[in-house]
Amino acid sequence: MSNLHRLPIVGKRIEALHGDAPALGPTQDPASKRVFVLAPGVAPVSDAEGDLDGLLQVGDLAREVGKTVRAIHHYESVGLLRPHARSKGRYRLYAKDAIARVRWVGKLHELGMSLAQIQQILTVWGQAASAPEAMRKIRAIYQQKLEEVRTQIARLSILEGEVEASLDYLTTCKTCDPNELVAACSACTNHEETHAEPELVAGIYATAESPKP
Amino acid sequence: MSNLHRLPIVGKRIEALHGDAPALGPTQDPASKRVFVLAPGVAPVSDAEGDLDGLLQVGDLAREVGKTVRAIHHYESVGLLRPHARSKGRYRLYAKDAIARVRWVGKLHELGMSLAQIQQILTVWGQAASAPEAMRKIRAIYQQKLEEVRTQIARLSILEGEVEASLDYLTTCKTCDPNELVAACSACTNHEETHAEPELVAGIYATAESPKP
DNA sequence: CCCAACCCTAACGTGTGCGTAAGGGTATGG
DNA sequence: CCATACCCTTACGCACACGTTAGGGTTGGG
Repeated sequence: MSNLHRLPIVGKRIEALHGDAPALGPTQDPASKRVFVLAPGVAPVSDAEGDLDGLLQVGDLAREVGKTVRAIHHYESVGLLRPHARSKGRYRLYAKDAIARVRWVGKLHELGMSLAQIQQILTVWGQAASAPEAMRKIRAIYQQKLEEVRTQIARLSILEGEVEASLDYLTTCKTCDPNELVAACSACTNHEETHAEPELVAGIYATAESPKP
Repeated sequence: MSNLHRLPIVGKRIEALHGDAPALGPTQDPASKRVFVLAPGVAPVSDAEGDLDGLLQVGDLAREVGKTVRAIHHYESVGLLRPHARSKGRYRLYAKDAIARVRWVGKLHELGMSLAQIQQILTVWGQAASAPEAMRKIRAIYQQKLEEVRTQIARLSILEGEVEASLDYLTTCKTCDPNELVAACSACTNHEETHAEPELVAGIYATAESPKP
């Protein structure tokens, strides 16, 4: 569904990778304002993905990984990615492994790393004297990330439990007098005493209001 | 606001300290900006924190909840909190329920809500016509947050698995020739074929380096 | 009275990850 | 030649949650 245009390649020849999944659904992003329109009258049905020469323009790459062109540019600007070549008109041309790179960035970002931190990994990688050494360092980073993500999951699980407890606690309110005012909540005695008031509930009616009209 | 679904990975907080050190007089520690000292000379035994009628100064509150004074001020500026009184010299004085309020804010923030969103809850609460109605709305909000946090946990769990798989995959590198260069990794055949190369590994050696000196 | 340790109100600064113009080429079908 | 639909670089803007001066009062013990 990408453009079928052939792009002149000016730079050095880049190793073209082949053998990837051929038919990728266009996967239009509905939440995005980005418009993925086909050229009018063009319906690239059988010509699934193989861009000529196997290189991708930045827009193709962006679509492939679900990012915006701006994001790709940004990644490049912080040293996370570089086009393998440029067209005669200075269009960025990416090999397919750029897809893996961007996805990799995305995952690490989801793991809570900043782009700068992710870039550090590449630096570590590039400066390592040997492959085993590089991998040791990468492993160390990943090991730490693993612990962090586990900690985070634990934290969220606790919060999950607290939200559940609060919802449970608040079910009692369904039986409350419909004319009762919120001001009375802080002195409410309708809740079971078996459960203490959750912090996610108690904090609501502290003596500090909001509206300042 | 494209990532409302995203929850903060990690929350930093300041360790809440309690001054229980012996009376050393006013500490002038140049290494620490924040000085946690009890009133010099006197260590009140039973009257642990009753500054004025059981009210807390902003610094006391901050220490109690592990936030900075600036953060407390900020919360006030966005309508999340208000002092119950002011001293003659316009010092903010908080009742103890302010502690619950701030903790409540902290938890909701950890759940991925912005301060503005949290403030919305207070607005909803304050504008509700009756207590049961207010609680219904709160429950709806919490219900949604519960789903979001569960989604987030699921996402992180997947990532956790991927990191684990990557670490597992990279163990093979320990047996790699110590003189092997990183450039050879992309063509490495030492790894078991039973597991495909994890994306968290593959992305590292795409053809886009970093150092641009 | 003095001083240290607090507190006050602005108000500007910071780090992150892009969004959004602005102004202008490039590539290709018709 | 023209109309699209891409692409380029540069650069300012933004949302968030505070951090950080800056300049100056307040509190309370000694």
